[in-house]
Amino acid sequence: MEEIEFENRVKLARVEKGLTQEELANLAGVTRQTIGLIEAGKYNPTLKLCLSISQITGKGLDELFWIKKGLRI
Amino acid sequence: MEEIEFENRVKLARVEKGLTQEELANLAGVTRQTIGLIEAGKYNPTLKLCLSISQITGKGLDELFWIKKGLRI
DNA sequence: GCAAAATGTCAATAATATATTGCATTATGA
DNA sequence: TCATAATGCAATATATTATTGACATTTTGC
Repeated sequence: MEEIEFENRVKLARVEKGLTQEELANLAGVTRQTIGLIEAGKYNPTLKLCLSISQITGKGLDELFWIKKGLRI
Repeated sequence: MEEIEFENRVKLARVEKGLTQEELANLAGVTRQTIGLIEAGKYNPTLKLCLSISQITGKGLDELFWIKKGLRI
């Protein structure tokens, strides 16, 4: 029931492949805006899209996306 | 641009934890039907839900979900 | 410094994930 | 076998992802 937040390394993986947001978007079959919003952590993509990004960048899902650990002091 | 299909091992992971669909659903904060449909491969969950299931079952995203390899002969 | 490319962002709309309810079917255990 | 739990499934409603187009801002290379 906990409200989950997550972080991602999509931008790093994309840049390592020498791709622009638009190129990655085209390869993944989505729009540039969708990739931009995911990189900015502003929303919650579908699994299919995550798997596409994983395949294109050559990174595993767990390398790309993870639950944000609550930084309690 | 390729249309991606995927498979999952959610049911196995759930049963290994001794959970019913309803229990997993409650823990993940979704309905029983949503879990049932995911297990049946009938739809495409959001990343947040995948991460919840991953956390609850103690399995990595890559263990739970993968791209269906086209069985070309 | 300038031009072009890349990215951010907004608003409107479309597509689809998820909720809800209710009932049918299939396991499971006494 | 019987009662109950667990799962499947359908219809409809809602929430959120994703699209599209347009324009602003930032980066990058010359």
